[in-house]
Amino acid sequence: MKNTQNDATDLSAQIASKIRDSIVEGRLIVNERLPSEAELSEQFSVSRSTVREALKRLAAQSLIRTQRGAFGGAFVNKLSYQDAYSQNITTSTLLLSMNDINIDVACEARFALERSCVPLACARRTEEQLSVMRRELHRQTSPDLSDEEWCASDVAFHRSFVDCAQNPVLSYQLTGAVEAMQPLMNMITFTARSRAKIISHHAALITSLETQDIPLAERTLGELADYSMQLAAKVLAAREKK
Amino acid sequence: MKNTQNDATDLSAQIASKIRDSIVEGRLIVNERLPSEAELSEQFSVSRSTVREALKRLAAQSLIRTQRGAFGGAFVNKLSYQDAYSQNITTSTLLLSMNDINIDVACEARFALERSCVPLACARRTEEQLSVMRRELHRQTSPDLSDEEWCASDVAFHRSFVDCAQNPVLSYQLTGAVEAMQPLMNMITFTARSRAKIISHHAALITSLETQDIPLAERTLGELADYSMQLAAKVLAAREKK
DNA sequence: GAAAATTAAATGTCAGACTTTTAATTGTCT
DNA sequence: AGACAATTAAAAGTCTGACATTTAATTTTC
Repeated sequence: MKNTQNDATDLSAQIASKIRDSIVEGRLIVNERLPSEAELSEQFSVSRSTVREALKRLAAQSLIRTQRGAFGGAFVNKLSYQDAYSQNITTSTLLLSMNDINIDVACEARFALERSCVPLACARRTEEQLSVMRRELHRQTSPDLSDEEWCASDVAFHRSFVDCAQNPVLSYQLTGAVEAMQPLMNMITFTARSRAKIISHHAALITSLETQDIPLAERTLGELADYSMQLAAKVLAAREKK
Repeated sequence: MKNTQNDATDLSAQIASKIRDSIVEGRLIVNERLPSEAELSEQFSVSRSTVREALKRLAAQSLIRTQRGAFGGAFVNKLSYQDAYSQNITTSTLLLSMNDINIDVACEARFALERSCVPLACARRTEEQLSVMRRELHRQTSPDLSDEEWCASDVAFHRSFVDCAQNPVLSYQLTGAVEAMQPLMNMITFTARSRAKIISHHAALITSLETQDIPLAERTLGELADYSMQLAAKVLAAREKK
């Protein structure tokens, strides 16, 4: 594998790139200590500030962590699920908000992806996860919920659904899809009527998990997708008029 | 929404965090120019080097880009699919390689996710995408392919499969799952026999797209998942013995 | 032997100078 | 007037050297 970036970019980017490759390709392993900033600046024949900028770049990607003090330094970081989650969410959110994504495309993707959890979720769902879903469902029945709170509860509900599959890699890959939809959905005003409809779908989803009814779960997700797109279309049409 | 990080971290991280929030929450919009480094250092009452370290952090996440020269500066970057792709791949790859993920868990997730593309892919596949898949299939029949080349071709094949769904958001979310598997699969030695078996599955997958046969595609993906896990289990068992 | 003081090695921060790049402006020639 | 060249100013990129802060090991003291 070649270096990711090696062109006419600035020195700190080049150095970050070299170190990054060392980590990705395994020449530097988890918890290994990098040379000190002073040593690195000698190795690469640049000033300490340039090295520091390179290290900050890597820190921003959670590739390294730094410790101050004697015997401190920069260490190759073990990327935790938590770190990976939040990076995935940031990237997905920005991708959707900045590229004027058709909301139908986003909905289609989201529910297609959630559908991939159905067989595993039906087989493995635990009582704990079901109770989270029931709790969120109950919260959603409260009429004095703001649109934003409603959307947050919706996200929590679907995250728990995804977690039912008991596959952390699957959960990780789906976080972006589920969470990044929230800002898009926040733009929609949910009437009491539309909330009731979604709640009934959510209830059906819980039932399908309880009874391990795969076809019901898949059908319900499809209906939720269709209904979400309908709502979004209405909002867009109304905005068009104005 | 609160600041992502505001604790006892260093100044450059705090400043990066503040600017990041401004971007994510839309107070700074795409292509808007940030104040110059000198101005920022005054605003935040820190030195220019500290500001620079903060900006490098944001640049590492593709949140900003910088231009030198008069009328240059730091600009809010429009996150392209390409940037999002490569970040997703880096993160997913490291997550899998650093967390001693059970290979079965990774395979399960990958094929569950690919399964989510099946209905859309069958409905929308273009001749162009099919021909990419046929080309990779043909390459895979070449017996003098190294294991690494074989895996690379496998990834290209599956990427093209995912792209058949014609949904860029779906493709983006799946890149990580498909690409990050490559290093894991690289550890497996593929015999001529096992390659032949996989090739026949790939051929079936192409056929299912050509004939828009959803059940066949889903069944084939399931078989591929099972067979991948079998191969991985054999490798692990052999390594155990040694 | 335990607590306190010291020390050394790191990162974190700062100030200031110099270099390079780049686009706008100004000047000059035809 | 218009095209081309020289100038200029603003900004990021780089370097140097100093000082502050943190932290763990070491040494000293009681």
